Amino acid sequence: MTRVIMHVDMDAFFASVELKRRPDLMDQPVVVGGRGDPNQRGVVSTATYAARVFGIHSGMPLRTASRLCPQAVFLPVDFSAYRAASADVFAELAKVSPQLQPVGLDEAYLDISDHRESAPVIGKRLKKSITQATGLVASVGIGPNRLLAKIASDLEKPDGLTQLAIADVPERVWPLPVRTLHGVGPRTAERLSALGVSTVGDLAALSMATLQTEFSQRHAHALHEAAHGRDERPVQTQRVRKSIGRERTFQQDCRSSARLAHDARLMLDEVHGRLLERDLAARTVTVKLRYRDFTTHTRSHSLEQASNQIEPLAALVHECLFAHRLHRAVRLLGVQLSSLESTV
DNA sequence: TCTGGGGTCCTAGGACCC
DNA sequence: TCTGGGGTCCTAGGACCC
Repeated sequence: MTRVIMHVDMDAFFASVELKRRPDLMDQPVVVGGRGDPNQRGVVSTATYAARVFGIHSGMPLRTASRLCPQAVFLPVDFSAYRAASADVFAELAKVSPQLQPVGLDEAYLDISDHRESAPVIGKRLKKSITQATGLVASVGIGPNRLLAKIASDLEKPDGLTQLAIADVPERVWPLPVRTLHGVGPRTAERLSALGVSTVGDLAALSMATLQTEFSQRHAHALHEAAHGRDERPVQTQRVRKSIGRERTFQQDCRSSARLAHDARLMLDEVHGRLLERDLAARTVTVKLRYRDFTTHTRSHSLEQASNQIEPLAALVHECLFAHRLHRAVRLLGVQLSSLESTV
């Protein structure tokens, strides 16, 4: 009945892949993000531990990172290299268990409840095999559910191997900031702060009644459960893709509707290519515009039936785009296809 | 002169049907 | 002259994750 879940998280994944082909940069602060130019718009995807010492972290604007550490080496994101390395990592994971849920390129959950060996033994061997196969280092967390396995993998990063049981929650989880919990982002953290909550323990001490004054029933329940280390979500082996999209931030905010229409068509061509590759058709088109003040606007329209023909989709993109009020400079343009159906 | 690009899930309100 | 109540689908927008 009790599950054994393992969370495997590659340490500084993108940056570590880069260091393999640039060993001369070992021990230097290296930042991977955007086009690798801190003078252009872009954010940090991954920084090496040598760069994190300066306060650089994922999601930070490249400009800010460069200000914190002017001597850092900036490299562009190279997804094809990371995808190749990721495939090698997942080959090792698949040898441990088919009960495998990938999360992006560099993380996965494994359900090893049925394994006879102890979880730490399996974890230790897996870490070794990943390093032998790829030259990269992983941290492993073990717990009775995904929530605690994930928290565990983070506790002793890098190169960690950590196990958490429900009984460890008061001592090892409650002191952590509430942001540690999967699902608590900046907005929720802010609202919790207004209730006097800064740690997971503070959250655990709140009654459901108090939580429900601030959050929906469902959200309040999820927060309450998480604070007590409880989580029933299964390891999901197969997930169905719900949408395909492409979006891009302009280097300089765009004021030309002709340019928007042109770029939207190019994006659709690309997204349409991926739609065909996957034998899918789409019924809903969304055009996304972001302005300087960060408001996002989307408009979507539905086709009667899912289509994989580009012209009907292009007509909708055009219609959506000009349903927006295009009087302000646009920072980001995106085209997304959803309500997907298989065509085979 | 902050804040990428790929996604997922949830909620609220209106439309529509029985 | 009033207008129930439940279910489902659609759209817009928010929050979150890696």
